[in-house]
Amino acid sequence: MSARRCVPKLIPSHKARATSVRLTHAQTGSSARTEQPIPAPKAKATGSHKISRSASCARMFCRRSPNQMRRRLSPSRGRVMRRPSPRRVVDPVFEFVSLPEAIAIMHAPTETTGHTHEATGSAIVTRFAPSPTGYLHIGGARTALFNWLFARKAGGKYLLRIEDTDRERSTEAAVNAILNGLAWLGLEADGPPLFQFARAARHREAAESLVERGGAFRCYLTPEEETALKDAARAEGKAFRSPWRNPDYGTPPPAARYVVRLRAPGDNERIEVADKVQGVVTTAGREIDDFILLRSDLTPTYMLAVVVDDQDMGVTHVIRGDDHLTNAARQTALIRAFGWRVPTYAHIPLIHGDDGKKLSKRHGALGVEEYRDMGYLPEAMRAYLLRLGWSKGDLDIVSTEQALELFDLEGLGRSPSRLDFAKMDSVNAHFIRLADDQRLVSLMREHAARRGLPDLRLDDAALVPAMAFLKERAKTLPELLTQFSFLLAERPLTRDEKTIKALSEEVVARLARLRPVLAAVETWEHVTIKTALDDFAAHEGVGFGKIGPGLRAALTGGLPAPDLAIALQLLGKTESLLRLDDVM
RNA sequence: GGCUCCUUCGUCUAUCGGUUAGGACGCCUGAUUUUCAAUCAGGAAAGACGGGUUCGACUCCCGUAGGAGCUGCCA
Repeated sequence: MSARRCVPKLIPSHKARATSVRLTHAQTGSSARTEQPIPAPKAKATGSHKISRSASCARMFCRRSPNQMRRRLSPSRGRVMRRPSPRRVVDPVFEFVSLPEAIAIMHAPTETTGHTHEATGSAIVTRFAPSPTGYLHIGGARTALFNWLFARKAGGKYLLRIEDTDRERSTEAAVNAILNGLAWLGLEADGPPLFQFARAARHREAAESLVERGGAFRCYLTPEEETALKDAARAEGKAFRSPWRNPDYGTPPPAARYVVRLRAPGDNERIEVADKVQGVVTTAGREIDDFILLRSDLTPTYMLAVVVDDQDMGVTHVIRGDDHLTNAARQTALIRAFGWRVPTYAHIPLIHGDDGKKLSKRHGALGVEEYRDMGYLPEAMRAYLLRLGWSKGDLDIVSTEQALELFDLEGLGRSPSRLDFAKMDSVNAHFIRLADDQRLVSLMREHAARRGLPDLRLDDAALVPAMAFLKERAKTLPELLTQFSFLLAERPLTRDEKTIKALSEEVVARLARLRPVLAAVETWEHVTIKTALDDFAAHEGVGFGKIGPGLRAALTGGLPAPDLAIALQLLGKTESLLRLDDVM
């Protein structure tokens, strides 16, 4: 038996074990399975490169078990990125703040400078932060779900923040669509939504204070100058830097408009994002630009607002789309400039359309409300979305209740997934079967109304009992409606050609003989009806094949319907006999 | 262009260096049969490619190809 196989038996959490080892020997590249210090292996020793080497080293360990990172950030292990490596660069935090400031930060309690909340044991706070520039699409819904599950499972808080700092594009209609969509999905936040733009004053104040501390600066570049410098930087393969980052650059033109920019980390520094999904992602300082914090009208940009709000809201874990992965490095730089602590990040891959391309109107980029209108149940949406990018062994359909027990960041996948309506249908079918009959009837009525169909002519007393039989046969609400159509149809039924053909003279004659038999059935219940039908067939000396099609034609006019005995029961004795009479 | 991320059946995924690569949806065949479904039983179906490390690689490393993201006074 291999040593590896022994581990789980000897030690409750082999991951934790591997992790603790990794802390000490990460940079050696040694096997994380043993506690023995192992000298740096030859393969690694030959490497002459620096950043990429350490990056791949980090990948080697962190990719496999993102879990391991947690320990690495634990307080007992000291400051975050501090590895006992000779190559270690100066912590980027210190370079662009004033000396006294740097000293202050250096001596501040560690929780303001480095490790994650997770490690401190403080309560978990997550947030979903959509921008109200459009409906809530399925990717956003999934992000919200993950944040909600993660917080609720941990007994923490899940908050909602509307990122409306783009005044041009934010609309109230979008805000409503998002709120309604989330409400429909059942993902309620622990507290009222925070509207980001309402906090603009606070953002501005934060930026100004950062300017005073040297972490940010006022930039007086004209648009033309800026464009020229950006082009030049791009040509050089470097991130944009404003000359105004240099305090000695010049005296600002009087009364000129300015913008406030982050004084980005130095070229040779590195920003590491310990992502729970993607592993440790290292970004060179040269890749981070002097991005804008305050626009020339002094309103905050997204970059500033997220960082300040996450801080003020006490957000500990940021679970969001992959498209923010590179932003995480920028935000980390900003957070460090502020001297705040960096949340734990988990960047989940985007959802693609069924053609593998970016989601568009054509495939899945519909508002969640449109999924409701297509007849999906919210619990089915949650279950389907959960499995799009998250897994736990062979578990397939996971109820929200189970998910609240099982969800973890470790189960998040790293590759983008595609929307599959066929699978969604089958998950929905599963939840329709589990759903309460009365609730389904109500949903069916709502659905019909939303589609502009006439009100269902039967009352709940007739529809609810039928639901138990008919819901087995439908994947979505419209399909449910189709299953009910034979019940809902009004006499006299309109018949398709096939049905008319089925009602030959001979068949009608037989149905005429069947009528009194059915009329004699006292307990109108499918078991007794079935008995009567079988007896009748025996009496006629024919197989049921001679009776079924005709009876069905008379009863349903060709509409899909369940087993005839059941169909008869659901129709009721009176209606059934009347429908028989109609064909005589 | 630069940087970053991703790559197991058609789709969602399991796999933590040794498996006949497992499950689910879909698909195909059969059973059932009174329509349409449902159900049951079988089946086909995957490690992008090329190197390397190793006794052994889907798994670790490097490269290539393909896909995606960022590079906005958008978020």
